[in-house]
Amino acid sequence: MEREIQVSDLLRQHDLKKTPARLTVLRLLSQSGFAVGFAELEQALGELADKVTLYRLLKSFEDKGIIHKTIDPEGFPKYALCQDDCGTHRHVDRHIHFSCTQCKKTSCLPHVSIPTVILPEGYLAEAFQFNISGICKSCALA
Amino acid sequence: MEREIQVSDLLRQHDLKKTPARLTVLRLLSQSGFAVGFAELEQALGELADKVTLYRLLKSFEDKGIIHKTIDPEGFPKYALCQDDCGTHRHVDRHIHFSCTQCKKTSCLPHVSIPTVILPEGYLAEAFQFNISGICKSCALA
DNA sequence: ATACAAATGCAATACATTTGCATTTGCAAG
DNA sequence: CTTGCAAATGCAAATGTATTGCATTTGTAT
Repeated sequence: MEREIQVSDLLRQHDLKKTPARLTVLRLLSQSGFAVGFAELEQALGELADKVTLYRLLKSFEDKGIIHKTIDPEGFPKYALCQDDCGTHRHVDRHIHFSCTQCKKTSCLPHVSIPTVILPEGYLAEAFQFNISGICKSCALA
Repeated sequence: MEREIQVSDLLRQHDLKKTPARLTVLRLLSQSGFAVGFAELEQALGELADKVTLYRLLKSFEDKGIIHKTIDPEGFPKYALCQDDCGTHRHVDRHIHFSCTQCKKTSCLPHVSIPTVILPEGYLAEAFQFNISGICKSCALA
């Protein structure tokens, strides 16, 4: 299966061991076109892994730059595979998230680049979180 | 003082009693002009009120439609006075916010305008939440 | 000045996330 | 195919944040 291979490679490329829990999470994330909530991931794991393990594996995926975390406008954390060159180095999201107020789905807008922001003197930027909410394409058509 | 009168009226109009804690919170929110974090409100209150009171007061303001709560992209709740056209809709900030990872304060970057973002076809934007986190001027100097 | 409901403070509770530590497991070297 | 060891996991406990119960205080209409 094509997807399975990709997911395994993803782990190997980042020196992470191939465990059932990790494979399940990555498969779900790669299949979903949207950012996935913690509860959904937990449910997908079922008895496969503890909640703490889920927290930890998500953390390590984040650190490695495999996934990124975003907070939707209602305060729920969502996780998504990093699209492009979210390098293993410093992990800064170079894209904007879009949260649909209707279907509550959060997606990444990979082709919308983050505009350059010039900070006032003395400020030191570490991370950017840009979020736009509104009506997504699917809901707009419905 | 003009602002003081407005704030008192706001309470009276909603059948809420005029207490020091409530006045302090409303004054801060009306002066701020943008969404304020919980920590900042707490600090502004000082010994004036308990943290629990702050939670409860914010909740009652929300219920009455005086303020609304939003979650910033880092997951922290922010509170802002409702505008006339605010209704039940999400608050639209026209600023970029800067969250200091050290002092936890969120400030507005008024001279940094929101860059134009071009959304893909079919997406309809309603609100923007742009946030940059890092070290603020005060903390950088300390 | 008084009375009563609203507002508050403190303690206890409820959840969500993180951390410590002992045990298990993936995987590579032999 | 075994073996060794660091990585990964599970469970318990600690942290952090938000909520609730209840006795006491306070605002305000009378």
